[in-house]
Amino acid sequence: METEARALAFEEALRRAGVRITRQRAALLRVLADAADHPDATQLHRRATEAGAGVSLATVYRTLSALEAQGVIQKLEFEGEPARFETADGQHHDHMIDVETGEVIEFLNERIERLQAEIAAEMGYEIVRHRLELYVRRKRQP
Amino acid sequence: METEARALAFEEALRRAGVRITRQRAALLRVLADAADHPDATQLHRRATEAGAGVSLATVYRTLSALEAQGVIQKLEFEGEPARFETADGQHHDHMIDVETGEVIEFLNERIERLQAEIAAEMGYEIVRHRLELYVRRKRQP
DNA sequence: ATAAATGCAAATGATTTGCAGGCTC
DNA sequence: GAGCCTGCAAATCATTTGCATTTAT
Repeated sequence: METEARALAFEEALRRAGVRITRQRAALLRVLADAADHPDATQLHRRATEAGAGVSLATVYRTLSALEAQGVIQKLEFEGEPARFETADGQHHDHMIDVETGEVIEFLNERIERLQAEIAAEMGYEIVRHRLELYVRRKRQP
Repeated sequence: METEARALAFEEALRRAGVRITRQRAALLRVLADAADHPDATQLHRRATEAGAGVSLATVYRTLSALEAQGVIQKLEFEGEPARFETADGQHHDHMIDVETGEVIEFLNERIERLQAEIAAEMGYEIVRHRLELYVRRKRQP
């Protein structure tokens, strides 16, 4: 239910921005709203297909670009793998990637955010966007 | 002269690791040691060629992989552009990218480094490597 | 009705690789 | 001399795009 509500909210926002909601876009929005992980284009294509929606991979890419341009989703480009996507409803956060399992953990630290802005400001810059990724491994218990 | 000394130090380290120093590798090491910016594979290929060394692009890529595996250089993958490379002699640092000019500025902040480790530790992880990039724009003076 | 979106297949761009001949240690 | 390296061209992989056709508004 949560999923459908979120998908509808996205459609609402998109329509308001003048973006047409086609059958394939509606399907992709649902797959995205339902994803607890951070799927890439191919996985999204497979999920949409399994859900019975006829969508081409080209359209998946085109839709993802459009959704990103609208700020509805966020593209994640981790090292050495195809881009992944996540819905952008909650607040900003950074990512931790378990190099052994590939699992992605989200986190947010206000102090780091503030420090970044300070560093940029000290050098005469303002931050447009930033990327912070921690490639980690589970600590073995002593 | 600084350049030649650094190039020799790299060769020394590589030879010690059992890596053969061919004419093309020696040329690339010099181009890398001499680079004040953060060139990509194509630029390195062009510079080596201009310096009179016959090197194929394929070899540039193969050499860069080898050098990275030896820890002699570091690969940088910024958003939306081919990978860039920098020599890894000094200490670790992060990067700020001026989105208007493409200029890359290096910086280091101990507090951020420490905070990252703390965050990972709190969640039961240890950091293998990390990536922090600030995409910035010059602040206009008020 | 009409501009925007789709599917297909072909194009792109960065990077990698198979293979035959060269070169370093 | 043996095996790692190189150059070349072809292959890969993710992503993009041209074009004719469909579809949402």
